[in-house]
Amino acid sequence: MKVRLGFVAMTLRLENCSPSKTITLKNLEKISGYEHRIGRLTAIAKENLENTLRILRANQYDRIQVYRFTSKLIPLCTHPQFRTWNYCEVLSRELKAVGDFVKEHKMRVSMHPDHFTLLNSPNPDVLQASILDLEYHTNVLEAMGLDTDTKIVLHVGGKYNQRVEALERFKSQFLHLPERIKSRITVENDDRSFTAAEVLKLCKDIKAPMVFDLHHHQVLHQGEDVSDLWPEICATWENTGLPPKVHLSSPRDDQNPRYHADFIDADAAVDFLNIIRPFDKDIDFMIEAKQKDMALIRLSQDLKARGFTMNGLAEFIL
DNA sequence: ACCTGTCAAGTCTGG
DNA sequence: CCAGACTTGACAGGT
Repeated sequence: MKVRLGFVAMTLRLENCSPSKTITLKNLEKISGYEHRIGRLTAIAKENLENTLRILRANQYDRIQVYRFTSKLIPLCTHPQFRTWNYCEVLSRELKAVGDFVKEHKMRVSMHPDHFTLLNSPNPDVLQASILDLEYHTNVLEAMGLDTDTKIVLHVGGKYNQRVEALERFKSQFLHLPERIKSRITVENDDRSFTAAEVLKLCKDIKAPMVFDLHHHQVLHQGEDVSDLWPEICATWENTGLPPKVHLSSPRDDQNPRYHADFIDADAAVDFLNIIRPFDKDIDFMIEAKQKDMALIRLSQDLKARGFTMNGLAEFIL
């Protein structure tokens, strides 16, 4: 089985290469005239897309196949004030360049909306904003020319004091989404509301692939063994032709177990790999650490030092 | 060059 | 009912 390592959004291997540059509304308002404001936003988005392409090129050089785009590629585009901005058209060349590179090098990319995108909110305004945000993510991926293999990772959302109802509401609100959004969504277990076992059941019901977050599972669970969950998690990916995705991070310390550490605890990663090894399924290991791709490189070295067979910096064969 | 308060967006807890 | 925590990255203004 193959284990491919990937990382999220920002690189520390390149200088001045933020793909998430933004501008606050307050500062944008200092620019007079709608057209000038849109011009500024467009310039920032172009810079973000150029830097994203630089990151992908560096990844290609290092043979890192797995990467998550930042959600901040196009600043403020879902703000009510800029609802009519046709960013995909204005940025079509830049978006397509990114998508073409991804396809040319057979990379697997994804997106993960921020924590205020809550498909299960009982508040219609929050739901509406969440749908608009999902639409934005979908628009961008479509403009890149990436098909529904390029997934959008979501959490279930809040508990709202009624966890069962909150789960049900996710289901019904999910089912009402347009197909082009629905077909991209994968759901991840979180560390305060919904366990891996609950998300697994949800994913089976709505026929969406499940992203397994190992650290979240360690923080929030009801004693389920990973080895019991794993085959069923893999089954949710069966029709996609994609390797199941696992999120990997380590707690900063005992006081802040939910806070992401700078690097990945290789022993925890190895324990997990040993548990899933008998099932012999390829996975994508998405590293969520403060030190971003530097954490990937360190984990890679640590795995190599523990005797795992390496095929390039970011691929291991078990 | 470095430090600090602020930022569009939500939820949850504790007072 | 409201303030603060949670948590994340980056801007922008100040030194």
